[in-house]
Amino acid sequence: MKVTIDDVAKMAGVSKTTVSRILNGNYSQATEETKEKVLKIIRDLNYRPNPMARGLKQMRTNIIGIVLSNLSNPFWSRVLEGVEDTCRQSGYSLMVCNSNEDSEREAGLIDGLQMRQVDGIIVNPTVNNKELYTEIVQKKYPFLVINRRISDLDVDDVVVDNIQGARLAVEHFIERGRRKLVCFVYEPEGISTWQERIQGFKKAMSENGLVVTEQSVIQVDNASGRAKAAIIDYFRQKPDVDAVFSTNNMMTLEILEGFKELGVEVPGQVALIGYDETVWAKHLNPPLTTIEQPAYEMGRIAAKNLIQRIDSKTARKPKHVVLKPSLIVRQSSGDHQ
Amino acid sequence: MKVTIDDVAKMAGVSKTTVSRILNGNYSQATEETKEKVLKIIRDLNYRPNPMARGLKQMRTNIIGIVLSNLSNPFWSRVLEGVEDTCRQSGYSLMVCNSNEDSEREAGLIDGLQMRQVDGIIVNPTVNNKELYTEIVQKKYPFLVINRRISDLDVDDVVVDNIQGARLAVEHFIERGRRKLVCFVYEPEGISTWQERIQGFKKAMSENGLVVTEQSVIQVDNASGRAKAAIIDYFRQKPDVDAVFSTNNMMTLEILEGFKELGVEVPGQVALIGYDETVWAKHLNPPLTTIEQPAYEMGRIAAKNLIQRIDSKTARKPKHVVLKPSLIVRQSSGDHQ
DNA sequence: TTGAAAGCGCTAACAG
DNA sequence: CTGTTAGCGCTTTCAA
Repeated sequence: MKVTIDDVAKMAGVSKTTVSRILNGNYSQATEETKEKVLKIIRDLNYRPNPMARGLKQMRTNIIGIVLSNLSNPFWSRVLEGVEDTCRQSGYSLMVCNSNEDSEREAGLIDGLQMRQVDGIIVNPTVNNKELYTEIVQKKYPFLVINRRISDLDVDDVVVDNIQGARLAVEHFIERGRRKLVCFVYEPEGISTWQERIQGFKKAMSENGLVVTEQSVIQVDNASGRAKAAIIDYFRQKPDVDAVFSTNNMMTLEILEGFKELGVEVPGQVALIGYDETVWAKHLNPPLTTIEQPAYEMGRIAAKNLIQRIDSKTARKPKHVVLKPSLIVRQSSGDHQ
Repeated sequence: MKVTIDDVAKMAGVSKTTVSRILNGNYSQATEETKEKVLKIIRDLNYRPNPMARGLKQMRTNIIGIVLSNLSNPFWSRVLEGVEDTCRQSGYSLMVCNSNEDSEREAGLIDGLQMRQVDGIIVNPTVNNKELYTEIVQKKYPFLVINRRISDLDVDDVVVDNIQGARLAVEHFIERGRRKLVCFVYEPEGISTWQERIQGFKKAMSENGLVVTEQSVIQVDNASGRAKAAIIDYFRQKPDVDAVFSTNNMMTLEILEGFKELGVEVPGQVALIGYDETVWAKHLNPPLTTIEQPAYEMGRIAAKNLIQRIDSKTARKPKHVVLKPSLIVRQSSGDHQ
């Protein structure tokens, strides 16, 4: 049934060594004649080398594994597209796992991927498995972290400049004459993404002469409905706020829902900027000003750099890539003064 | 460095056969004593069987491959979540590919997956590779088709009842007093999903005493911006239409954009129902009435049934699953009469 | 320029 | 109840 290298060898009247060599492009040391002959038989028989046998021998699988924390956020879909494209073009297959932001599950998944001997692993880390990440890096397993940094760990990573993202929002608000800003964010819990957005927000506020208080940054549980409740709560207490910076696209939808329930007008009463550009942002009511992250690019570069590390046999220093976000201005952030 | 079954055997003073048996749960024929001993050593050495060696021997990989046609549509992200959950829980890894609706690429991907010896393949088919699908089914390779049917091919599939989906929309429009309906759809090109939505739309129209004309169903190119242009065009010619059924979630966003440009009021002037529920639907202006498809469920069942087929050594008839869509009523479809 | 042979790590007859 | 042996399909020294 299945055609093996032996079948080809027999049929061509050569040894499997020769077939193997030709298969792997070792043309240099082969007669044009035998080469053509073998190649033809391979075609005729539609012979495909068995990757497991090959892998067993070479100790490599040509598979890259990725552990994402949230498959349903369109930001990650886009990243995944970038990773998939690059892997496919480079001859790698992609194994996808979903940690769902659960660090135990993440550990299991990373473990499983290693056991499977995938050639490299990309992960959007929950950051609660530092020992594991460290161990992997130490044993020189090709490993790349995406979107979030691991503090005190020198590892390949690709992130977006979240401080800059927050600054873009703050400065835009100020340009539009807003002064009472508030930032909504999920519990940072050691996650660099959230921390940096908070940090950037505060820094940009200070630099522009606005005072930062306890009430400038509101942290909410990352669970459905919590952001909506929080914004309603906040508004009842501080009805004079005039600009909200939402640091996550799902959160933004909830905030909008809250505003509707409150009867608050956007941007008349309060301006709104959301993190992450999405297909729907421009169709919201009002069209949403957003901070766009180069998600596809992030995926592409992550895959590219990981593959480079896999290919480079010699040890090399981890590569750190920081991508720049940009501002997409629409109506939700108000008009020019 | 890497610890193999030989190391364990040596260390435990038994043969690798014994280790292998214990590893695979063949406890029945083993002394409690040796079993404990071997198990302990396995733990101590942190021994992990090499899946490639195992796969080479057993001719199976414990990998399932999936070929999607559009990673960035949230509908598919949700399906993927269902597939991933089920695979993980059943001990399979998931290999994800993106055909991007390109049938040549699809053929290459399916081919690659087979070559990789994945244990089964799920695909949202472009439907332009019938010979390939047929060949795969004939050679009894575990294969399951999702979302779209392949005509004249008896293969495992999981789809949603698109006729019913369209009917839900039409009947809802009629209840709300609308009579001049139009359906927007991408070029069907043999894709059952689109065909059935058109068919269901026409059928429900007729059954409710509405006449179906050439202008009742508008087909547009599946390229960015085409739907927006089409709706604007249509409206200028037939300004008396009072209900639009959009058969795709991206298309819906464009239609809304078109309406805005036209200054058409929804639902005042025209009612709108969109296919596929999304996170953003309820936040649109106005909140969108949608046809919801059980995407996660679809992924779950697809994976489950594929695994059943993989496990069942005996030939069995293909299983056809048809899931039911449901209507989520919001403001875009108008008020009760 | 080509081939023989050893083996990657594991499982499964078949013996004992 | 356990071990010996023979591969799974491929790559890779080492020899010719």
